Amino acid sequence: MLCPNCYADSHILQLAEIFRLMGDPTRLKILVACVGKPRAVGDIAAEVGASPSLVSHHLRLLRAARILRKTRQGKQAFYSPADEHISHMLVDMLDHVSEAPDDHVDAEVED
Amino acid sequence: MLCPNCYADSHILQLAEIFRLMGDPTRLKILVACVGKPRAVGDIAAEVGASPSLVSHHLRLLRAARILRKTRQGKQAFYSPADEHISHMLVDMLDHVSEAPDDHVDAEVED
DNA sequence: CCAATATATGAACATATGTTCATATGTATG
DNA sequence: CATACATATGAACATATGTTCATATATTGG
Repeated sequence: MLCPNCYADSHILQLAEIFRLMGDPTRLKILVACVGKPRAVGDIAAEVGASPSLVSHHLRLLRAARILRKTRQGKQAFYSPADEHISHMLVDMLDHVSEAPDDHVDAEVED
Repeated sequence: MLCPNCYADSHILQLAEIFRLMGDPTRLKILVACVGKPRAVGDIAAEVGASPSLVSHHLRLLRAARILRKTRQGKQAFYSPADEHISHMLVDMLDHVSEAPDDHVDAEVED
């Protein structure tokens, strides 16, 4: 912790933007698909079950936020994590929800 | 990592929901305000500069997702992290964006 | 250059989401 | 009980957002 209870507003906004991008199921699937080895757009589309067009739209957003980076090889564009810290966090959180007792599917909360 | 490249769809959805909730600036500020010690609704509202009504709406969502938990003391309702793992991650990510070179405010990305 | 493949982009649209305002509920104290 | 304070809830609304479809832009090979 750098400065307890005193985070700059701009940092909160930056972080919220990152979370917002990861907060869409399709986009999160795309992200997860890119963790590990660089993936081509078409392959990602097939893996997550979305159109290449949609995947490309989302990849653009993830790239603009510097969450993914792009490298071209021939006709294909490969995407991979631009930030190891974020991808580590992602895997960590994924393990977290995987281990957690998956009650509370959407439940109400009593007092 | 539990099962490399093989995360259940439901887990991705769960995680996306968590990220979605943290992806709103107001809600993220509320969350951050609750990390550390339990906070009353009115105090949170004052700290993040939002109406008590709005804060209450957001708290309800964060509580439904089991990100925050509620305890009453007299007239006031205190909210605190329900999940240490999430709050640790939050602080960690906050440090991450605080340390990072804050170029790319919103920039376009060249090829 | 032309065709074929892979990706990207823009407009349009339906839906979701954050916020506000008015009002209700709860809780202590006189 | 009545008043005051703290929080919660519901409806309404403006705006943002994910998706689709059509089309454009690479890039390679003939």
